[in-house]
Amino acid sequence: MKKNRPRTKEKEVRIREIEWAARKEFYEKGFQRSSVENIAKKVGVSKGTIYFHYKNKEDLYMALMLPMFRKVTRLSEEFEKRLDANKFKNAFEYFMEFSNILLKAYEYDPDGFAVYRAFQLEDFSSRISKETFERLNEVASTNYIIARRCMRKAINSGLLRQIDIIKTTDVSWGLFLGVMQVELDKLKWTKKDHIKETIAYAFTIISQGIEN
Amino acid sequence: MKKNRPRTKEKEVRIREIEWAARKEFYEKGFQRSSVENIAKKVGVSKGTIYFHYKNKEDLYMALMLPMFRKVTRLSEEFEKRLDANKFKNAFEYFMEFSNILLKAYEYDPDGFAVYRAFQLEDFSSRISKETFERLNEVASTNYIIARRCMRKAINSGLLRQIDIIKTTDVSWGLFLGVMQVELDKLKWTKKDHIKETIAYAFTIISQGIEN
Amino acid sequence: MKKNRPRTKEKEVRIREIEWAARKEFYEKGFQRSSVENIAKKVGVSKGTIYFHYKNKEDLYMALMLPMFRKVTRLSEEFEKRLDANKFKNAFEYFMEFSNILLKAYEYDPDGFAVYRAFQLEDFSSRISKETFERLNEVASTNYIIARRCMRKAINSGLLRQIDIIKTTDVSWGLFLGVMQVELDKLKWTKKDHIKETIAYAFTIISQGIEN
Amino acid sequence: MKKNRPRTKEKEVRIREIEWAARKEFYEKGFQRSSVENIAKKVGVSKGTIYFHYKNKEDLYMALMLPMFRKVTRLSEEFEKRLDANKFKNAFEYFMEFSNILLKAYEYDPDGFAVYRAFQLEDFSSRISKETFERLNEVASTNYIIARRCMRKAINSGLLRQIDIIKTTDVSWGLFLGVMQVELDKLKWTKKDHIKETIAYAFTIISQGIEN
DNA sequence: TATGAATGAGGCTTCATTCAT
DNA sequence: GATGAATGAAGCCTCATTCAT
Repeated sequence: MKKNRPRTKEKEVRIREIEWAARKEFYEKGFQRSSVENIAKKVGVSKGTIYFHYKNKEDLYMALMLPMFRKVTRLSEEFEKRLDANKFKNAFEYFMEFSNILLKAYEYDPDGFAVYRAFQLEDFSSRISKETFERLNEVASTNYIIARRCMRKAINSGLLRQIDIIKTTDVSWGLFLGVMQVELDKLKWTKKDHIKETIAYAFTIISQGIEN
Repeated sequence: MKKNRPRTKEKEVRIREIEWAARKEFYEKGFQRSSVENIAKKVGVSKGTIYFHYKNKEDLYMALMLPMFRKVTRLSEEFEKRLDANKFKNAFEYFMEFSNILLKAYEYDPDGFAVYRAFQLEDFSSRISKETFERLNEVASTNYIIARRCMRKAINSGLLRQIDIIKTTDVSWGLFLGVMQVELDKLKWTKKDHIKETIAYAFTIISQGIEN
Repeated sequence: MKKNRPRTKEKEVRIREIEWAARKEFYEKGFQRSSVENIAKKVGVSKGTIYFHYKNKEDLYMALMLPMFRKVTRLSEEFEKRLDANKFKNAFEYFMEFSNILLKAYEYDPDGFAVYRAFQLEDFSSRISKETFERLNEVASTNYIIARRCMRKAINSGLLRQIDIIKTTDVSWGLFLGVMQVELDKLKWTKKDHIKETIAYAFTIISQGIEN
Repeated sequence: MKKNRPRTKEKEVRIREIEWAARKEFYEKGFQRSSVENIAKKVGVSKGTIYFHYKNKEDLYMALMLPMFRKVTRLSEEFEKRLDANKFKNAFEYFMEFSNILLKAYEYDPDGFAVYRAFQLEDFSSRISKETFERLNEVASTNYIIARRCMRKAINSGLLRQIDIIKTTDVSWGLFLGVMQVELDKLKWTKKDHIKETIAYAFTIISQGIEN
């Protein structure tokens, strides 16, 4: 009855292929509009194969973002160590390094980052299950917590002046995401990548504003 | 079965009703997950009626964003007039007023704004027609152009120091969108609205950074 | 884009058509193995049409059985009235009339009856939702209650001897269902319909056993 | 990842394990909703192993019912011997012993019995192959034939009065299955098992009816 | 013997859109 | 102008079965 034979590959290889394709798809279209069918086609496997490796569409989606988040966590921890070791001479260095965390995470996995941005726009009434939503938010908030803790230390050590930690963290994070958003939008039209320099520029201004 | 409400309302009233309902729906769920069916139900008309007034779903979607964009255009023009009349004493005033444009547009039509953010995610190659997309982008870019022109004037008049106009406009816009995003995200979880104050804080820092 | 125009019919007509086809399908295959696709094909409409008229597969399934159950309820009520009016002379008449309730319900809607038998074999872990399951069981138990009440009255009036009401009701109901099952099975192979006579025979024996 | 249990068990042990698991699964969910995957998981082997030992899902399914059917055959043969040896004094004893055959078969393998009831629902034109179906029916009809033969002997020997053999066999079988069904249904809701006593009660009535 | 990755057909359901009335 | 029945293309997901290893 069945004629088409399975074309087996090593699990890890297959998974890499799938995630590569999924990244493209989710990045281009966001969660809702992406289809498992399309992803499967991109990889050149059947839909069933996707469901063999991932519980469902959400599961795959999550798998794409987590590594990037964990990268941010790792980089943040390094950042904190250098901060503790008084490696930063002034606000400028502090913010440049801080923006570097995000920039490196972006370079480490640009599509994962994009997928995350898409995720942010999904809302509660989304078909994304609450658990999935909260699982990711939990990881995200870990990074948030580290960022705030670092800023507190920087203030205590006199590196930064007395600023509102919560607001400033929000602004830093928002600045990064927003500028990224704007530059990625432009990238689509102009094909010119100004991401790194614009981010650097943005944080230069911020640091000057805060040193002031 | 038959609802005993007048079947023939003034066209405008009907249209207002539809757009009101559509706004709610699109805001809650985003474009993809919103259904014409639901919108029709909210208004209390049949789907056919929606299709009588709008060519299709995206046509309706577009109609929701344009007023907000036009509001930005109007506010930007006023801003430019005041700039021309030397109403701003320093960078701080300049940026606070600039952020006010977006903030007012947001207050004028928070849902329209939200709808716009959701729109950003949509894929160009998707079912949203190129024309539709470009129509919107045209209005958006008008606003962009005014923003840059103003900044040029502000530099020429010595209000701002010599800065990279393109980058700074991008950063301003990105800062606004990004902080907005972050605060709306937090709003979902904490139910506390810090949008205005965080935006104000963000632009204060920016202006200090640029005055510096 | 869309070329195939809807072929509208009166709602009731369409519903009758759908239920006719669904009855055949569910009767032949039971709930699990029946497909909405097949039902739609049998009617000659698209799957969407089915979902326009019914919330989902279960909803349609339920709609098929309820009329038959209600028929049983109506017939049982008539039966009770005749019992109250002392129309039955002996156990034999009592049981023949009782079996007639079910037989008439079967003749009124043979497929509905068959569908019910199939339903009985579905179990808790079925994809049938608990609500659906309980909604039907509620209707079913109404009939059960009437049956027991009648038997109590018949004993009190001396029509039947002192028997265990619960057990005897169970046995009557079981006898009917079981014999029906056996005869329907045979019908499939032999194409000969002995249902009525075998049921009559069965209840004759029962009544003799109870008169004894 | 690798479970450290022996991979090469005696074939019989392996088969016993598989059938044990399959029985549980089929009993809980019926044929359609049971999955080979689940059965394999329950045993702790891979799906491939199942397919090594059984041609396909229905083959496995069949294998579960045969022992129970054979048990009925054995019990029926014993019954016939006792009948030949004039061990039964009256209709009552005859029917009680007859019902005992089925009851014992049920006790011998309640799940196998349940599986059989589920089997009855399956459609012949379905994926269950004709051979498979007929193989089972052959065994089943053997039992049917013995039952009829016994009844003929009982009539000839004066144990039972002149009754319609075919109908009475159908009724006996139907009574058993139907009451079983009803009691299993009630068991689901009340958790009280009245199967044996209700069956006994049912056949008592029948025997009284026939003695009469 | 055993594994498990892979297939592909099929199932339920949603929904933008059309069109006869 | 308005209705609502109908369409059909997608979309997510399941699962019996196969086969290279």
